[in-house]
Parts: sequence; structure tokens; C-alpha cells
Amino acid sequence: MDTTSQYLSGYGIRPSVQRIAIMRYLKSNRTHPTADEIFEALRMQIPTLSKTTVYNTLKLFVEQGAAIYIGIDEKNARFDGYVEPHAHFRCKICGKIIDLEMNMEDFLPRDFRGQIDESYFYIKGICEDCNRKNN
Amino acid sequence: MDTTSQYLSGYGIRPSVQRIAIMRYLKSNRTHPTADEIFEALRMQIPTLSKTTVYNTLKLFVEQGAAIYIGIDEKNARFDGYVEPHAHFRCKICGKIIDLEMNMEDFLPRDFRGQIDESYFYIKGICEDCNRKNN
DNA sequence: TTCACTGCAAATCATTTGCAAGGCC
DNA sequence: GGCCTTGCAAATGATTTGCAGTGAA
Repeated sequence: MDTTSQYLSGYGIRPSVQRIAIMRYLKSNRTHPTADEIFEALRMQIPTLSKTTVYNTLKLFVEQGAAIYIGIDEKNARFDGYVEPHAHFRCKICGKIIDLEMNMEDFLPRDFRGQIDESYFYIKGICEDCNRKNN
Repeated sequence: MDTTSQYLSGYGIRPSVQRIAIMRYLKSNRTHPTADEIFEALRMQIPTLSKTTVYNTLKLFVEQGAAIYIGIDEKNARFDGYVEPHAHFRCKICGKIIDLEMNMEDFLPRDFRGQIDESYFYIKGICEDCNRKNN
């Protein structure tokens, strides 16, 4: 039994060929891909894969806490297989999304923390690479 | 010249009947409405109003900094006429969105602040009202 | 007259749904 | 056998686009 299967089982998700491939993709590509990007990347390995399955699977992962939904991009939903609390920075020029290590719970009003399940911190600006090119 | 006209002009936006009505709606309804909610609320006052105009206008407001785009709800874009830095809490039961007074810039890594244009802090949980009803 | 603004209809496109077929326990 | 999973095709629904009419400076 491989590591990805174990990971999925740990979140109460039955492993299948498709689920393992999608999670493995998320874990090895920290690019915060869209459903479509995942689909395009995996269709060679799994020619019968359907986009519906990618959507279903990502939804399942998020519900079970095995992945995170990222709403920083107004156009598409993006996903992250790294589930520890952290913030996201999105470059307004190249669109790249970068992880920022911080625990957002530290920022919550103290008298409010008990009621909170999820918190998202999204930041937008111009990344170092794009900043360099434009000057 | 009324207050809303002045407000729009201050952001470089030429006032029109439609723009004034939409901004006035945002300013007097702190409910973080969707484009469709604004459209439905205003079509009585302005029977010729089109949804395209609502979309165009909200986009213009956000570009000019006269309103804020809120991406806390995966289904629809929401908008806020209150533009001072603050966070948003969304109840997972009733869907209500509440403003939280905090300046997110305080949370940004110091060596990073210069590169940042916008920051969004979204929190999800169960609001006091819903919590009371469910217990 | 010109150019910005508006609004209708059609297009786009990400995501969801219905349903039938296949596979696993 | 029965339930879970998959995948196709069609539907949905928010948002955008093309374009022509209107109006203001």
C-alpha cells in the first residue's frame, strides 16, 4: 500500500486509481492547480479520466479535509494538497500563487475564535520576478 | 449635487442615474449583495435598468476603488461599498456576511509589505444567531 | 459631432446534474 | 446483490461580449 493511499484512507477516503492520481498530482505540484489543469495533466496517464471525476474528487477531498479550496482567483477554483494553515499570495501580472507561512488563527479576534471553522488569507500584488522584469 | 455624486466623482467616476442608484444601494445596504440582488432591488426604481449595467458599474467601482469585491462566497461575486480595510465572516448556515474590524496589513510579513496591493481575510463558521437556534 | 454610457440578445465557460455502466465488497 | 465510483452528455447559471441606440458635453 503506497503513501498516497494511506493519506487518503487517513481522511476517510477510499483510494481509487483516479483519486490516488489526483492527490499525488496535488502533493507533487504545489502550483495550486485548477480542476482543468489537473485533468489535462492526468489524461495521458489515465486516458478514460473524465472532468466530472476530477470535480467530484476535488470536492470530496475538500469536504474530507484532505485538500484546500483556494478562492483567490475569481475565474477558477484552485486547490492545494498542503493542508496546514497558511496564506496565499497571487501575482497580479503572472498569476502565480505563492504560499505564505502564517497561521491565520493568530489573527482572529479572541472572543470569536470558538465559532470559527475556516479562515482564508489572500494577498495580491506583484511578485519579485515580475517586479524585476518591469523595472 | 448630492453626497453620492460627490463620492463617485472623488473616485474619478462620472455620476449617472444608474451609478448613483447602485452606489447608494451599496452604501445604505451593508449586506454585501450580489450583482443580481442589486439588480432586483433597483429595477423598480429604474425599470429600464439592465443587469449588464449593474455588472459594468460594479466592475468600474472596484477598479476605481469605490467599492470592494468579496470572494468569500464560491457561487457569486459580492460587493461592499465600505472600502476601509476590514475582514469578512460568513455563516455556513444562513449565509450572512458580517464585517470584522481589523486592518489586515498588520498581519503581512514586514519584508513583504511593499509588494502588496490588496489583502483579503475571509472567515467561515456559524454565527451567533444560528448557533443559538441549533442548540 | 463625438464619445461615454446603457441595454438587449447571444455567447462563454466553469461547474453541476442525471443517468447508465462498470467495479468492488 | 447492492452500493460506490466513474464518465458521458446535457443542463445550469453567473458573467462577458458584440453591437446598436441614446444621451450628454
